[in-house]
Amino acid sequence: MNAPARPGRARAESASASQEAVLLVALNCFVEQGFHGTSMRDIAARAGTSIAAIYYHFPSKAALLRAIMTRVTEDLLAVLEQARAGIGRREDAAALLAALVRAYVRFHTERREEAFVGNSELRSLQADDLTHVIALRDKVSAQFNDAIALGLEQGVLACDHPREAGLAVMTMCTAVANWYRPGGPATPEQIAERYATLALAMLGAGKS
Amino acid sequence: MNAPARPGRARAESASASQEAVLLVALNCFVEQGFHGTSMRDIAARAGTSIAAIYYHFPSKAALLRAIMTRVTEDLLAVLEQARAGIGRREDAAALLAALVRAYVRFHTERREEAFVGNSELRSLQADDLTHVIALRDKVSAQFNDAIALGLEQGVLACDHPREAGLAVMTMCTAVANWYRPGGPATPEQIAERYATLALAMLGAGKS
DNA sequence: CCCCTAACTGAACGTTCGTTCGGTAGTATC
DNA sequence: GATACTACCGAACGAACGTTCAGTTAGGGG
Repeated sequence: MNAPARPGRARAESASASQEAVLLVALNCFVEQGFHGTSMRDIAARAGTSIAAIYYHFPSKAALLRAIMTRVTEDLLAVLEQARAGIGRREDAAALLAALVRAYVRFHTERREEAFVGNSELRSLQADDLTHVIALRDKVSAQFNDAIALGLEQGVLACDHPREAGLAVMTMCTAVANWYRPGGPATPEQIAERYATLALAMLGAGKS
Repeated sequence: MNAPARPGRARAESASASQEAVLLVALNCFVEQGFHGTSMRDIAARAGTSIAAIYYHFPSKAALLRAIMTRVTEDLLAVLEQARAGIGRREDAAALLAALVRAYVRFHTERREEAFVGNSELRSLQADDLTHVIALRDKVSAQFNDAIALGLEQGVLACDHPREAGLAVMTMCTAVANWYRPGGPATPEQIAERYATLALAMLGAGKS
């Protein structure tokens, strides 16, 4: 019928080196020119293969974007859940929020290209892919908003208008992927630490 | 020779109603589908005119983007310079920074579609247009960074790593254009005020 | 040695793209 | 009432687009 091992579908369990290479080139193209500004010919040329070779591994151009976006969003959520799990029961919600910010910022520096595409190409996703990614992103937001709500309950955070504060924290951290460049004046760890401090200051940690 | 009054060129001094209508439709299309995801046929269809009618007013698709982006960036800079001019000599750099944040956030709510395109379609600009817009954006950044530097000098602001703090303030305010929707739970004025408070808290206003 | 399959290739398919062109209705000017 | 100019229109142009397809190569069983 169709391709024997359905190579385009088998993403979770087996991703061949060729598939990863194509995905990496596609990512670079999407970062530089955007999804709609990138042609399959661009990707094939930069990958040093033919257009048909890409179609052997992926069923469509949209599938390239889906693979990139679902992976980066799933990984981001996993990183945040790991950060939350790493917080002991002794520590308060301010420590939790700082850990979330640190993990989030580190992710956006270490995987800035994927994160950048993940944030800028939402509107290029097909409807069903978008639904999935949005659901994941909602869980990401919930991590931050829950931590803030908990901190207000505990009295370790203090801010009027937690909605705006949460948005401010998340968006300023997301934007790190827009300006960060490897080899810049600060390391990812330094930036993460500084952003955690900024976030805590903005949320009124250690005030009352 | 060419079109008599060079209508496509005359942007600053005279913009006809037709030109503005096309520009508005193009803006909506760019917001929803991106520059490369929008075709001239999309714009013509939504504007209720022909493709050729657009080409009568603008020399190319790129000119539509240029017109939108240069205008919004110039206006943003003007708004910030006005905000700075509105600060009396009695007031300190913290008040200046708060005024900048308020003006910047208000701009990004009231003109969120233009601001959104202005931030997301930089890479779709032609090289020479990009140079112009980047120069304007540098002046915008300088407004914030100068205010922060002045505040540190005066001792009314206190933060280690002003570079990251400045980036954090600007990016969180820029992102307002991504999530704000008219008719949301808070008015532009409220959001602007809250963001000014958040920025001052992040920059350690009134600490030492 | 033959066959099967994975992993491609080159050439095309039909469609859509940005752009151009010849023509025209309406209005103002002389 | 001829001329000029503005503001368009429908139809077409060549190029580029995403995608497909028949064919080919390399390598491992049987």
